[in-house]
Amino acid sequence: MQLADKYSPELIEEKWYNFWIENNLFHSEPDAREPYTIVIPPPNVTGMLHMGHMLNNTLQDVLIRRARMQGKNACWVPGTDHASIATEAKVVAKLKDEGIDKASLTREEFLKHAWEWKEKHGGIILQQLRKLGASCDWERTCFTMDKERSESVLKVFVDLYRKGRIYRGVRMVNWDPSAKTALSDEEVIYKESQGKLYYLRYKIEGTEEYIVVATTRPETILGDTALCVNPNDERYKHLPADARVIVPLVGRSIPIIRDEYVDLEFGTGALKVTPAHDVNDYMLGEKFGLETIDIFNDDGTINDKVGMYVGVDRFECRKVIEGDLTAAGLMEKVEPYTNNVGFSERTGVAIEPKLSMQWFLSMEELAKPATAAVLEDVIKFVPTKYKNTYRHWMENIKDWCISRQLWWGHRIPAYYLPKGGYVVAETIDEALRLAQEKDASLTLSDLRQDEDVLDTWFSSWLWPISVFDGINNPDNEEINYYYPTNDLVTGPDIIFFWIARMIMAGYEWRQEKPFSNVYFTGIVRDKLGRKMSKQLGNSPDPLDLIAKYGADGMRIAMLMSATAGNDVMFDEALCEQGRNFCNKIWNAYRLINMWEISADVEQPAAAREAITWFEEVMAERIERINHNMAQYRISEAFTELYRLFWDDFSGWYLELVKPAYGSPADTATIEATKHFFDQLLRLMHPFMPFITEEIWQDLKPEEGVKSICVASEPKAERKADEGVLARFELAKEVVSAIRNVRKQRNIAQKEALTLRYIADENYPAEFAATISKLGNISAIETTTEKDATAAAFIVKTTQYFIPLEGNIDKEAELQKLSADLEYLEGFLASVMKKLSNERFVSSAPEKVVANERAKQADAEAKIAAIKEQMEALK
RNA sequence: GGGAGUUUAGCUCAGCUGGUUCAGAGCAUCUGCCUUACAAGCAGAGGGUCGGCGGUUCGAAUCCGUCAACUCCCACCA
Repeated sequence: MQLADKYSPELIEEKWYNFWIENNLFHSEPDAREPYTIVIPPPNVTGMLHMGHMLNNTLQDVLIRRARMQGKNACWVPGTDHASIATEAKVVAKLKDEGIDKASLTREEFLKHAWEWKEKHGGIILQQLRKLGASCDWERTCFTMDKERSESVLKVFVDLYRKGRIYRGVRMVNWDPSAKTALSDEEVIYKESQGKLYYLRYKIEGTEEYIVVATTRPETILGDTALCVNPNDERYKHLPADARVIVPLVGRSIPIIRDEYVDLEFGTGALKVTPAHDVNDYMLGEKFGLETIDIFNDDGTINDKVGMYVGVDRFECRKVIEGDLTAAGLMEKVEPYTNNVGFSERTGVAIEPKLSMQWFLSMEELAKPATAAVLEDVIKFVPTKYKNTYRHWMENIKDWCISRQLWWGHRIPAYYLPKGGYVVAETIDEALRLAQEKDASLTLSDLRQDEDVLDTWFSSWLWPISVFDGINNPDNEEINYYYPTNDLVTGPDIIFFWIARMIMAGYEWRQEKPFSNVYFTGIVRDKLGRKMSKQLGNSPDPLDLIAKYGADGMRIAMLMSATAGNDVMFDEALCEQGRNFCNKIWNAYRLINMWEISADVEQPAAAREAITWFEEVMAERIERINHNMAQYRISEAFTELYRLFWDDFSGWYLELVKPAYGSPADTATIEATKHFFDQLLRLMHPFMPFITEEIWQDLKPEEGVKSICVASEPKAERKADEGVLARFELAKEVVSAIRNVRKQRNIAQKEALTLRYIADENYPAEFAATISKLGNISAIETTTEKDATAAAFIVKTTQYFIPLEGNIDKEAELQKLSADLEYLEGFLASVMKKLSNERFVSSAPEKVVANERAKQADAEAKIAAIKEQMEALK
């Protein structure tokens, strides 16, 4: 093949992706091989690919491709999440743009719009993943609201209900006035907000006295049903037990209650109690049997219960009331105040604590086996620090509010009966049967299904099971084969939402863990350390980056700086580095591809040496890469590869085997080089699938294997020979030293030099041709004499000379030598200090002591050599 | 308020069991090279008292204590 001098990813990526798909290489069916399974963290069905997805899916693809090449039956199940709130919000917004108000639609009409939207925008994100090279088994694509998954959800709901774990009740919940639904505690994000602390005057009934109450939410006075002080508070001890106060503006008379809950230090020590709109007030209300007055409509405007400010939005009302209170002389003062306010994770609006009827799942029993699994490392967290976070949450787990007042989602399978009560069943027919057990006269039309849907996570938590239909058909071949899955790659931000709950579901319905390892990624930040976000506009479009640098370049950028659990400081320069690496590989292939081959040429010594050495390098590196991968040090494994290819293979090996310009290469060298190239491509393929496939297909090293995707991963067949590696290192040092000599004296590389050395055991004789070729040395000779007219250097203990016919600066040489001498003497002194310390010699391991002795010997030999050279110069 | 983590070169980070390779890598910088694979490259160079202090040890970037700065999670006093 004729190759362009630059690698152009855009020309080949689509071609190979289609090739992989056409050949069905990513599809998995149960067979006799060991399974290796990953389920994708399902992105929102209407979402777009962002940098977080790139990181996450690159890592998953590396793992799955590697497993595939290791001969495992690799199965990566893709899919999307219906994302109840987020999707519904998008649909509502889209309808609004079209002038349609959600409230004017029936449930069925709205769902029709929602499904249309889903068909149109859903799954775009999965298409985008293909650009990255994700080797998902697309035939298995699932959606949390498709038939099997929906049935699974209902089945699980009914099961839990029958087990008595699901109950319905009025509780204080987190209300999102924008989405008009309840949220779980995990969906509320607390942020520090600048607000005000208002001091309101509550007139004590029958006196002219006031009690001043500090509050951040004066609008809730409409719902005040008591005032609370601490019983130990001296300031209020004089008040009679049955004292009452008048709610400002409202005029309602409310009792003063006494409870130690009230903090004496805060504000004035007096607390207004609004049981309908504050969690703590709610508890006080329960305790003291207070009336609860819910003053808000579902959208956060004031309702007509009190008859004031009706229809005014809660924040607007706060301003108006502030003015009215001040005007009425009921405002003592206003102070700036910073407090924590909860916001909806999805819609971003301030959460309103609200009493409402919801469905809850009791978590205590579910949590037990799930907690143990992680603490006992049955499921391993990488990095382990998240075990703590997990344990803390699990041990303090609260019941899960699973109902949402939305339409997009799995509708709760509870059916209300005309005369009260309800039945829970997977289907309406089953519900009718149950209903008829209570009242035989009931018909279908008497049943009224609950209006609410289930929390999105109530379907996601089944994902590793439900994608193999293991809820509906618990003994099917697939679930038995693929479950438990192997690795889960996801962010720590959903450890409670998703990971913890999947583990619970796994033990509840499979009596087994859902996965063996959880690899936590970090957040992708910009180079200033800011979280990438739409609002900041600091998030590049990953598809643009892929277009610019290639998918492989992009993947490398993600891998370079991604260590488990650490945030990624993303910098476009990393993509550039990735692209450059691809280009390096490309050009290395161009080089060997353009060699002429001749069977008549004998193998040059340098090539033979290079091959001997590189075999050991491969053996050593493969082991290091495996070691790193086994510990999920994926970026380190990649760095090993990067350096192996760039430094060792391109920088040293290829330079050594490269035939002189115009001359052909011998067969043995070509064979060996192609073999190494093949091995390197296989090693790199999981990380950079496209370029490796492109070159591998051209190299065609293995007949009958369709793609590098399914070629076998190179194995380290034996331990590397440390001696060979060490001696080659010495040869490299000699070459570097020669290059330095040239550089210092401005001797061109073209000009061949002679090298002399005083033979000793540290001269790397087996790599003499290496030194000659890369140093451009015309002759290597031994000598016994110091040559004052030559440039001299020492590698380890061996003295080398490059005769320059007096073309040397004696003073400069002497200066350099004495600097070296000084350093070595200092070094020797530190070694001697250790060795003369009896406690070191007696308590340190023998190996360490032996090492120090070797250092001593080396240093002494070197010092002697330097002194000799200095003598010679003088 | 409770907990966890981080702090190593200008930047991003490795450093795994305390001891050759322990002070590293990549990027950036500087110097010299358009050397027939690659200037998206090659050959070199400089740069860090490992956040501070104290301790354990023959020996500490590494273990312990403490202080400081930053980050995150949990809790939610109106």
